[in-house]
Amino acid sequence: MSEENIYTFENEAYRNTYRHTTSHILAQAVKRLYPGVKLAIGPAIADGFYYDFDAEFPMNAEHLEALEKEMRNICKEKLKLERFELPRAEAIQFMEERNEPYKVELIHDLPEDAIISFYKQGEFTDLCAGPHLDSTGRVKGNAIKLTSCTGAYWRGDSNKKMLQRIYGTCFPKKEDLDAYLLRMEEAKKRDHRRIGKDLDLFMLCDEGPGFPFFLPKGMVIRNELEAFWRQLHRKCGYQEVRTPLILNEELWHRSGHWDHYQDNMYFTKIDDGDYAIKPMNCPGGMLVYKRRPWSYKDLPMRVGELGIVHRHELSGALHGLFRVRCFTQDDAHIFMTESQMEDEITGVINKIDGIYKMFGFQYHIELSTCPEDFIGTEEMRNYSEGVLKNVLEKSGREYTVNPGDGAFYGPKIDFHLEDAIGRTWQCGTIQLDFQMPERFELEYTGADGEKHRPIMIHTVALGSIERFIGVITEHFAGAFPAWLAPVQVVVLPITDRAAAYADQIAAQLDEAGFRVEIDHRNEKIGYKIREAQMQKIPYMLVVGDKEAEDGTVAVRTRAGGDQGTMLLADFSKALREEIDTKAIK
RNA sequence: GCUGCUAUAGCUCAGUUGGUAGAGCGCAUCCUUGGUAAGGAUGAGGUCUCCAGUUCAAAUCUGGAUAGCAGCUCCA
Repeated sequence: MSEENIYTFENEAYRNTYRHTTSHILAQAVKRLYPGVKLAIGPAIADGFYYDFDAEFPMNAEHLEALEKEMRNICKEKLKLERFELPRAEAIQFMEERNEPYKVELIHDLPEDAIISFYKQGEFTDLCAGPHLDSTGRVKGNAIKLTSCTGAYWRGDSNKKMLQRIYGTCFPKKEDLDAYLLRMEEAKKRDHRRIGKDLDLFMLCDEGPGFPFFLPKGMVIRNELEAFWRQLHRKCGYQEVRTPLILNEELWHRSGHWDHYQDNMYFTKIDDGDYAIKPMNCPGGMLVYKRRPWSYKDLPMRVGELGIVHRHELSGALHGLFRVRCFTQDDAHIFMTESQMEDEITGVINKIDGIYKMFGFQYHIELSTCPEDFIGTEEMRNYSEGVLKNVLEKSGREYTVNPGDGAFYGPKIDFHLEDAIGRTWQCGTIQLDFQMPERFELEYTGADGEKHRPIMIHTVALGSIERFIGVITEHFAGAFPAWLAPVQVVVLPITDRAAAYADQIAAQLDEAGFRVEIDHRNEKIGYKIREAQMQKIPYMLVVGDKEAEDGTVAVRTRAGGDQGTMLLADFSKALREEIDTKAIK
C-alpha cells in the first residue's frame, strides 16, 4: 500500500484528524474575534465537527460568517501545530492563567496517570489528545462551512450550563463541500414532513402539538402496515389483544411507572378516582396474563397489541412523525420460562431483521444496559444483560453497547433506522424483564406441580407505526411500494371521448381490489402525468381513442416511464403479483 | 424543558427607512379535446399566528403567549 493512501478523506482516521484540526481553527478564530469567549470541547463528528463555547452573547449567522472568514485567514497563515505535554499541576495552572474553567475541569477529570497534552498553533493553544495535521495550511480554507449554531449542555448534562455549539464541516476540496451541501439539500426534499404535506398523508396542528392527524392517504399506509403486522404475527404464533387507554393510577404505582415515568404521563380523574393514560402497554398486558392460571404447557405465550400510548415528551423534542406525544406501538409481550428465553429472543431478532430486510433498510443494533434507576438487584442486572449479550454474540450480528440506556425494568436490544439526512431513530426494541412479572406476581404451574414465575420480554418491531411511517416515507422518498401506495393506479383519459372507457377500466380495477383513481380533469395528458408523477403514484394508465378501440391500456410507471400498451387483464395480474409479494420497485 | 432562529393567501415565498399587502403554484369559471412531467384567458382568496405596548399611524418597532425549525437533553 502506498503511503499517500492514508492521507485521503476515504480514510476515517485522516478525515477525523483533518476535521478535528479544523475545529481547533474555529476555536482560534473565535478567540481572535471574541477574546472573552471560553472554550469547552470540539471534536470531529460523522459529517464534520463542532466546538462548544461559553459566550456572553448569542452567536448568529453573521458571527458564523465572520468566523469563517477568520478561519480562512488562519489556514492561509500556515501555522504549525506543535504538541507538548505538561504535568497535571502545570497543565491546570496553564489553563487557569488563560481563564479557561472548562478546560481546567477537563484536566481535573483526567485519570491520574493520563498524559496531558496540548496543541499550539500560533498564539492559540488547546488541551487536546490529538492527533492533528502538522499545519493549519493543510486545511482548505474555502472548503470550510459553518453550518449552524445551537445550544448544547456542558458535558451533555441538562442540569449543567447551556453552552453555544457551532457546527461546521470541511472537505479537502471546494467541490467536495459543494457536493455535500447539495446532497443535504436533496436529502431535505425527502423529509417526511415535506412529503407528508405534499402527498396529503398526515398533518400536525397548533391545536395538538405532537398529536398527528392521519389523513385518508396516510390511513391507507397505516392500515396496510397494520394488516401486514397482524398477518406476520399470526404466523409467528402471536395472539392479539387490546388493553384500555385509561387505567387506574394504582396500577401504575404497582408497575413502577409512577416512580419512574410520571413526568412523561398524562393523568385524569374519573368520578372520584385517579387514572392515568397509558404511556406503555405492559401493565395492561400483565392484567391480561393474570386473568387465569397458566401451565408451563401454555408457554411461551406470545401476545401482541397495536397499543395507543400517550407520552408527554418535551415540546422541543417533537419532530414530525418521528417524535410525537401519541403513537401506536406494535407491541408484543412474550411470557416464557427461563429455558425458553434465548430461543424466544433469537426468534424476535430474526423477525425484526426479516421485516427490515423486506423494506430494504440498513440498520444498526445497540445493546442498552440497565439505567441507574433500574428497579432490580445488581445480580439481576448482570444476569439479564448477560443473557442479551449472549444472544447477540451467538447471532453473529454486529452491535454497539449503549450504557445505561435500558428501561427501568431491564436491559434491551435496540434497532436503529436512518432518516434522509442520516440521523438515526430507534424503531425496534427487545426488552428483557424479570421485574414486571415479580411486581405483578405472575405465575405458571410447572411440570413439578409448583408455582413458578415467568420471565417476559417486551418487544416492538416497527417501533411505533407513526415513526415507522416517517422512516419509510424518507426511505422511499414518498414512492411507496405498490402494496403501501395510497393510490396504486391512476387512470388518465386523454380526451372526453375516452372518459367512459376510463371509468370502465377504473371500475374493473376497483372490483379487483386495487386502489384506483381517475383524473377526469380538463387538462392535457402531460399535465395529468406530471401530477401523478409528483404524487408518486406507481402506475398510470393512459387511455385515449386507440386504447378504447383496442380494449387496452397504455401503462406508464413512475420510475420507468412509458411501458407501451397491454390488456388490462395482463396489467392487473402483474400488479396483483407485485402487491402480494410486497415487491419494491 | 433549554439555546438560537422563524411565523404574510391552501402551498412556496416577496414586501425597501413604520403610511391599512404582492408573485408563482393551487382553486373557480370560460376557451381549448390536447398522446406520456406544466395550453390560454378571467376571477375569487389574507383581522399579515395571537395578546398587549410604543406611535397620529404597526405586517414592519418592543414585550409576552402559542406553534414550527436546528441542536442539546430525553425517547418508540
